[in-house]
Amino acid sequence: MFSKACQYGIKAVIYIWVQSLSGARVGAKEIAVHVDAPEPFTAKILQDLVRKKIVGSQKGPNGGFYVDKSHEKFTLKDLVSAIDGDGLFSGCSLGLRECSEENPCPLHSEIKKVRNHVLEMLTKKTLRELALEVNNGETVLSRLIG
Amino acid sequence: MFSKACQYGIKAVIYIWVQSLSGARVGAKEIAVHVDAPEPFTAKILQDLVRKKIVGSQKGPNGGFYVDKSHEKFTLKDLVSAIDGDGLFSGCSLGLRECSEENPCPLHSEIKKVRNHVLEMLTKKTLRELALEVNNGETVLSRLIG
DNA sequence: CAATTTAAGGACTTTTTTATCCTTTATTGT
DNA sequence: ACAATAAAGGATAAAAAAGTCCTTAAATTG
Ligand code: FES
Ligand code: FES
Repeated sequence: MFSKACQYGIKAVIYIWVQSLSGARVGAKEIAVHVDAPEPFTAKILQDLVRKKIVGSQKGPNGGFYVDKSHEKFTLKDLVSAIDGDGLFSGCSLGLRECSEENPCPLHSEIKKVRNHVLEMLTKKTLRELALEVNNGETVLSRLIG
Repeated sequence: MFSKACQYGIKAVIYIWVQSLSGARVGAKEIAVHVDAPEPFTAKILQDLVRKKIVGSQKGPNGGFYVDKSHEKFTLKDLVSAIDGDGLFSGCSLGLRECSEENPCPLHSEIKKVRNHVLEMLTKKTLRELALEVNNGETVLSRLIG
């Protein structure tokens, strides 16, 4: 469903949110440890997310990645399409040239419903809200570190 | 959602079903043309599906791939997990060691519903039933060939 | 300003997925 | 038995995804 890059990206951004709730910036290394992901790969993904304004970054001592008010509106949908593109939400699931209502593929009518469901799930909560749940202990980002 | 191999596989098997409805065996080349997929790759996928008993095959003149009564029970779920494995239905969508109700990842509760939805969609119709819809002209396997 | 810290950037390697090609084996019809 | 046909199998190639490493640039602190 999601690429590895996307899985790491989701966990990393939620972790950044968790830390930013208490005003802390976090470095790539710390993030990688806490979301159980390879550090250099995670750094690459974050680099990209900074360019796409999903998170902010600051170089130098006490720098790191962070989020603030300006990032509050983003949902998983924004994050997923930033990393994996929107192939999950658009195009034919069987690879036909285009998804078409007039000439549907055998999966079309059912896939359409699933896609709406996926879209709904990815937009119903902001990344910040997901971080609050991690903060509460309702959900976790890794099985290694609480 | 589905790998290329799986997309080709789904279309190929439905095409085999369509042809088998009128008693015809079909060769890999014909299949590849009608589902708009690379021929040697499609042949490899079918080879695998024969080993896994999702379709039958016959060598020699007038041979090819076919399905019969013994294949009638198979659904997309069987086909998809034969090709892509069941990563789509099991395991944690964020890559945590295991999907767990007690220590859920941030997506767990929503993903679970989506997964049930996907599973339902993949099991509600048999491959044969999907082929009947193609036969009717309700759905298509390619944009190139009616 | 110098030293240190941390992200950014680019080149590179490895693994997986996608795709092709060629040889062998089984089957059929003559 | 023989030629023709079509799948099976194995080896290889190309492309994409995943992952690493090293150098550069920016910011901070003293
Ligand atoms: S035509 Fe295939 S998903 Fe719409
Ligand atoms: S724990 Fe991640 S999907 Fe269940």
